[in-house]
Amino acid sequence: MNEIHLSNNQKELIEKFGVFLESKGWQPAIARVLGLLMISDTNELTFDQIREVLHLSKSATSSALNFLLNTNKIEYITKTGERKRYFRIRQIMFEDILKEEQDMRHKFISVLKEVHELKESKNLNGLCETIKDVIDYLEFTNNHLPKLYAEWVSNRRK
Amino acid sequence: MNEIHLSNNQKELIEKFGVFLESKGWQPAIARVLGLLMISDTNELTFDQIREVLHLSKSATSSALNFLLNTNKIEYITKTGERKRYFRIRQIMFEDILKEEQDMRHKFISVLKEVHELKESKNLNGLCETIKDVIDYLEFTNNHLPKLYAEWVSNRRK
DNA sequence: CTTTTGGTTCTGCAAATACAGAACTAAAAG
DNA sequence: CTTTTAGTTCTGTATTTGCAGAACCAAAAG
Repeated sequence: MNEIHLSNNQKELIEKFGVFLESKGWQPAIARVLGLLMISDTNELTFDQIREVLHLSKSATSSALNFLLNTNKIEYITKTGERKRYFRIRQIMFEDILKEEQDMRHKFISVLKEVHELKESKNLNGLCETIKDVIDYLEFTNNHLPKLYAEWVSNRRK
Repeated sequence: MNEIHLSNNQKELIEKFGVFLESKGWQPAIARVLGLLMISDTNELTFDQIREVLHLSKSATSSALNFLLNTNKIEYITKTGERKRYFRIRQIMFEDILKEEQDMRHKFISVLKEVHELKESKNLNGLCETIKDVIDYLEFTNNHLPKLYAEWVSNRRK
């Protein structure tokens, strides 16, 4: 069956990463699978390898992998003559996570704008001004982040 | 009893804001209370006013308010000769929310650093390089955000 | 001293979550 | 045709969450 082995360091790190993702609303098992694929020495792991090291049921493994596939966090490769799939992290996953943060800020901005509009139409000051500032600041940073990214790209590879 | 009244617009907006906060991991009732304090025409609301418009139980209202007080999202004022408290949004709340995002990124960075360290020590390339880049980028933006904030402050009040 | 006000705290429960286990399936191997 | 492989799907359930309800309490009013 070709089981893989994890050091204690690796196990702890997978849990730590898992807890972090849980705090962001992820399901425990899904978080562990993603963590495993990130931390394991072997980049590509099979269904059963994942199931065994993480002590998950087949159903949990299956739905975790499908969730991660559907949300573009992982992908799989196959090998000629083998039916099983080898799952691995999609490199772009990290960019996706940052993009999700950006989306979150956009949603925040859009609710705040609605609140501001409603309050402004009633000439309610105080909070209204604060909200306006927050919107302003969020939009300002959101507009500057792409530039910052470009700057980083051009500076990194010396 | 002095009940307050909300327009349909306001009710919907409170729910919308509530759903947004739920997606960030907040409990429904707590999210509604914060939304109410932000959206209501009256800035300061009493325990019973909040309880009544939101159709919450006393216990839910109590624990929501205490949570929001403990996490510095709201504060209360009192009026001479009255025992009851008037709750309101803390203006700084918004800055806090942004700060919490920053903290989240820091936590992300610190786990990624551990992962990177472990992988680097084993000369595992591929993912390792990607992780290094993500760490780099996150730190880069985190370092530039304060400058961006300063820039925004100096530009806003013409 | 009794009642009212403005809450707090404790207990219980309905609903949602997150997973295990077993039955199932489709393709390939024997 | 039977068995094995590589999963998927369905059902059940332990655990957690999020709140209601009732009992409780301290300060003020009557």
